[in-house]
Amino acid sequence: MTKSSKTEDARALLASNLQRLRLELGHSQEHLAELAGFHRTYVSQVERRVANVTIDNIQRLAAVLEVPVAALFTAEKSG
Amino acid sequence: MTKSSKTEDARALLASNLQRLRLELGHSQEHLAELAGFHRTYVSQVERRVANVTIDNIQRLAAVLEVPVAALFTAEKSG
DNA sequence: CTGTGACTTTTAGTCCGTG
DNA sequence: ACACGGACTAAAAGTCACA
Repeated sequence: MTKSSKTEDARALLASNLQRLRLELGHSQEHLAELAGFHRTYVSQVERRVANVTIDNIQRLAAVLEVPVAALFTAEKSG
Repeated sequence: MTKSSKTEDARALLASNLQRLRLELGHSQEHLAELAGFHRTYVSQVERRVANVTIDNIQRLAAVLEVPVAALFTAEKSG
């Protein structure tokens, strides 16, 4: 069986979507942090799956990335 | 302008989806809490939008509701 | 520009009880 | 079976110095 039969880890989903969208917008962690009102190192922690982020902060990230919250928990098509 | 032009509040989305899915499965707050390993009052707080839930707990809720995490942040079609 | 551990302040989440 | 409050404990938020 493949890994996909199990629910993807939510931290990993958030981390990869955050990083991907951030890079697509051309922002550094530092700049994104400033836009969202976070400290630079906190964004780093989220991308490295260290932080157990709260729903309010997830929403703030979604806002600066200009995507709905659900988009941060959607796995990218591998193709 | 309507409220829908802005990103839906993530707490509200989670709250309504949680309650709807819980009732569909025929669980009380108390029983769902037990299944997910939470305290009974905590599930109540989530459904009333009082709690600022963490991503790990969101994932646990999704697991017992047998839906992907993204489903908890998807608005129901008004139909 | 980013990773990381240590750190203080704030809050998440529990437990007890009431209506 | 659920809402709600107060007090409490575990953990997240938020920051810093350094690699």
